Amino acid sequence: MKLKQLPNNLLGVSAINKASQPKHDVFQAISDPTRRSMLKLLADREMSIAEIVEYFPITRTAVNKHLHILSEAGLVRSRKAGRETRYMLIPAPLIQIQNWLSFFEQYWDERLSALRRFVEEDND
Amino acid sequence: MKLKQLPNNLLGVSAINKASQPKHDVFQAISDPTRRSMLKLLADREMSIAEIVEYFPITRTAVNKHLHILSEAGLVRSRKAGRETRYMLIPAPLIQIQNWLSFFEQYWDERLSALRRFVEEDND
DNA sequence: TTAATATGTAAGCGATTCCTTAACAAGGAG
DNA sequence: CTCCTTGTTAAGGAATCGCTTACATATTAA
Repeated sequence: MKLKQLPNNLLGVSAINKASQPKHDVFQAISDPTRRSMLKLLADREMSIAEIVEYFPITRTAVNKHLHILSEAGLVRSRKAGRETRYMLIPAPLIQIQNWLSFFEQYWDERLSALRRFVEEDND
Repeated sequence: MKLKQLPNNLLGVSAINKASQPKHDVFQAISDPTRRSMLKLLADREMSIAEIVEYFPITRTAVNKHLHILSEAGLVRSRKAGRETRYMLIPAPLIQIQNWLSFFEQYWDERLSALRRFVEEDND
């Protein structure tokens, strides 16, 4: 991954930096349907583990581990609030997926990409 | 522990009915970096297994299995040509990823889209 | 303080993943 | 024909995954 001398604190998110290699990356994190559902859940509002558990047929421990994996991927951040730990969505790392996908956009529809190239040439 | 009887599609958890589905979906297929590289390889042209093997430090058998997984996810199609089996990219299923990502776009703010302009490409 | 609530972690279990070697089938070149 | 290449499958090993129960810790309520 090449980065153009990006001001480090543009987002306050250092999870994008690959220098530190967490065991779980974003692609792995979203490969599990339960974790994908959790991300959608947390999109609305931050939630405690006890709240999240209500939405899934698994134990609190399992939910905890899923959140830990999401956290390693930088997709979630935790915050202690009394005896609760509340989790919130951090969508930033999803850009890695988006970016990877963008490579293939030109192959989705040959005619469409031909049109796009034509328009872009027109803009230049 | 009580479970809220949640409507099946509220969270997009319809992936729970696994009984009839192929074993590997698109999210799982692209969770492996080797498979992501293979897809990029095949974007240029169709290739035989023997050709693909040259690009990875794994055996023919391992490459074969990766391609089988990609095929189950619909991302690749095979074609017999003499004693070779040539594989070509089918990018269409990647739309499923794109669709899932689009849900989160509303949560990307200004600074995030600024970041996207700085990020160039993953070295997958 | 005592009890109830909320979370974290260790240990373990069965399934899956990624890879290997070995064996086998079949097309193409000599 | 024989030899070489190409692909597939079987069997298995090491590691990881997803989940559980059991236990430990920390905060709040009564």
